[in-house]
Amino acid sequence: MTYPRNDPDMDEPIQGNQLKSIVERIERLEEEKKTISDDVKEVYAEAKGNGYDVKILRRVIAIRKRDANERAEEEAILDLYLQAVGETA
Amino acid sequence: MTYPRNDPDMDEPIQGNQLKSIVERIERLEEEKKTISDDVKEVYAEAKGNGYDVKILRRVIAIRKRDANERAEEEAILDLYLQAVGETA
Amino acid sequence: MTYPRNDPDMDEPIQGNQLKSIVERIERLEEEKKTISDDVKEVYAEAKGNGYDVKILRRVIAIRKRDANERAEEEAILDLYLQAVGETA
Amino acid sequence: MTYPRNDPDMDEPIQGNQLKSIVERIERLEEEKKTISDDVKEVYAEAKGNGYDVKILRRVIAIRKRDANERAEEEAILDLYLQAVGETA
DNA sequence: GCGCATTGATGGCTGC
DNA sequence: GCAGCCATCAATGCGC
Repeated sequence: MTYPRNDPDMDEPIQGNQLKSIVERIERLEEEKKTISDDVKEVYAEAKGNGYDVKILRRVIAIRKRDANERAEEEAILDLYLQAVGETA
Repeated sequence: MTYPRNDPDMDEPIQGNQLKSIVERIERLEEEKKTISDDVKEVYAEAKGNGYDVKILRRVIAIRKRDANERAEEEAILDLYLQAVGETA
Repeated sequence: MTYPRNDPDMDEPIQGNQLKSIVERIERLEEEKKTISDDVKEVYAEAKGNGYDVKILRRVIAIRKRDANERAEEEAILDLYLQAVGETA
Repeated sequence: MTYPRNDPDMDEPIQGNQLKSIVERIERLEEEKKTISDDVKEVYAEAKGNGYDVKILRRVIAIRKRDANERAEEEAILDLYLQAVGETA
């Protein structure tokens, strides 16, 4: 295992604080993610309550996302081909 | 946020709008989730840049999360026991 | 951890043999997979030697695979919709 | 299996066939890989049906693989040392 | 040595 | 309510 800024003269507490800060930032972000995931579930549940077929709804979302990804993919391929023929993308 | 109940007599276009609203809300939330996920990656990348071992860092996060879950679990069991013996939790 | 056929009267060596057999079958299959993976790498290397752009080649393969998956996906969705409107698929 | 060298003067359609051949060979190999992967899943499923803990089973496989790699690694180092002291490996 | 691509693991959702 | 399935996410390995 390696340690950051392996400098004997360095103030030690700062390293500890830095690590602590990193961990806390990540944990905070993960909490936010969870909150949003829960919101998504809520929306689906509500939709279900309004008579929508959740399974199909999920498919709709997935398809729209896939289409968006495809567009991005096509752009990437185009760039690749342009590079391959010596054009600047 | 409130929503109209699922009324078969309702004007159909409105339902269309409702569906559209649902899809857009979900997609919006998913985008937010992605933004946060990217933020998390950034923090890890930054930590790596500061010499931290990302793999181990992830373990730290995972362990703390597991411990938190376990504590919650223990609390729940404790509450159960307290209720079982007629105590108010 | 649970154990299979937790029967005290059972012949013990058979359990050991069964587990051994499982592990060996998996390891044998994994070896086969590795062989084939190496073959794939060889083909890419050869293609590269013939002047093909491997990165683009990989994209081609990926796109063809994606398209195949999409066709399957569309079939699945069609089935869903048919079911949703009460048709037998 | 042998292949014609990449000759710029070569008839172009043949190159097209060459590309096609490459793609088909790769796709064929990928299919084989998938077949074997499915076989592996089957074995795990069967093991599960016999009461084995799949998660642990996977660990067993992983550990044995790691150990095998380590042994190979040690052999390689040994060979290096033997060569370094003028011994034939 | 880094980034990418594949592969494996985990957790959530659906159907029985 | 649980098992199987699927989708997401992390980890390993490969190539540049």
